[in-house]
Amino acid sequence: MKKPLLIIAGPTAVGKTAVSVALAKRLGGECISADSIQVYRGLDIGSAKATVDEMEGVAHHLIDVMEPSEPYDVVLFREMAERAAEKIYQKKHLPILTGGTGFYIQAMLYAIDFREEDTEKEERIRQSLEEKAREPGGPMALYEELSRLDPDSALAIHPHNLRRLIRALAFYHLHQFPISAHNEAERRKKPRFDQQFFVLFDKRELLYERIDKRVDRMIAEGLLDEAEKLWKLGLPERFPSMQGIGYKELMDYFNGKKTLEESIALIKQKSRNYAKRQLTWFRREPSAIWVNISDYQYDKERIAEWIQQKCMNHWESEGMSLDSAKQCWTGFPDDSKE
RNA sequence: GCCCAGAUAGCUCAGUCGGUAGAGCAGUGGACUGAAAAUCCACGUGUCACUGGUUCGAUUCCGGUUCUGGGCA
Repeated sequence: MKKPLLIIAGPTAVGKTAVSVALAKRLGGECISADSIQVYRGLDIGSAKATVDEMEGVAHHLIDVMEPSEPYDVVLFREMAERAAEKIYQKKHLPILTGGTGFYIQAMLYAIDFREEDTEKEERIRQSLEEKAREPGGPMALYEELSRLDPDSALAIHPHNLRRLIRALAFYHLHQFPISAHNEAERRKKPRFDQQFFVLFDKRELLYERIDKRVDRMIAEGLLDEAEKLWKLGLPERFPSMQGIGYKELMDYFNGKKTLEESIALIKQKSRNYAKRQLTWFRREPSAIWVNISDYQYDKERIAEWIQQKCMNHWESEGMSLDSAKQCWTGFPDDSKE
């Protein structure tokens, strides 16, 4: 029997955090953050990380568990998120996966296997491929190599998409096996949770307005100081912690390459672009239930109430119910039975 | 008031040695299986400011008008 999982997704600035906290309190839940930037300590304002006040006593996992100098990726996310979920189940609580990183949510929901890899060897292969890519005509040569070794991947990957091109080649050299075949098998997997997957959204125009205002608020709340601290660490650009919108744009300002006004305008721009990409991602998820937040007057409690109702109806029909007095679930699939 | 420069896609601008026009950005849609807040792809008809003239034909050349910069008074 699958275990219940509540997922609250949506584009940036739509209000996922507030709704998740409200739901955690109603359903006896704990939040797991599906976010590639909020894991980092010190990246608080720019990542719109929930403050202690905003958490309202609800437990949050996978926030502040990495240093900016440490790498973080889907595989790490999946390991940590699953461990967190196990702990939550043991307490008979409901895990609430909250975040905007669709790839992470998908990896956990479908238990995508990325294959055990010798990271050192992978790194070596990757570096030599990157070197090759830098030579004149290099990307073309890599693409031809991929066409030879893994024609299906070559068909699926655009020659300009160096990132994925290199990954596909590295995978082949590492496993002597085409990544396309591996992915094909992974793609057939069914969700391993009894999930209730909600995507919060709003009219595009209004969402963009909210994003712009939130960036101004971040600046007012001290994003500059925060970004300057990160800048002083002098980490390479390719580090995941250096790719957060709101931080990377300010690096150019600290390096004297852009004015503050230009950087702030760019942060707004990139945030809007990102929100659009997030929505594209979520549209692919067949089980997603889309929630137009304007239908509930943007009131987190009203949104939470509707989602709660939907969840209770569903899980009660599966034989689970919430002991409201103890805020614990009964009828949960037990760990020992697995 | 005079002189100079400009007026072309939502924005910044290119261009047409006269045959009604194109980039970047924005926007929209899409892809994504170990960097994902990453990476990549597709989509461009707009009174070429207005108005006369020359011309088979003007956004392009010439005149005038309006507006916007800058300079001189």
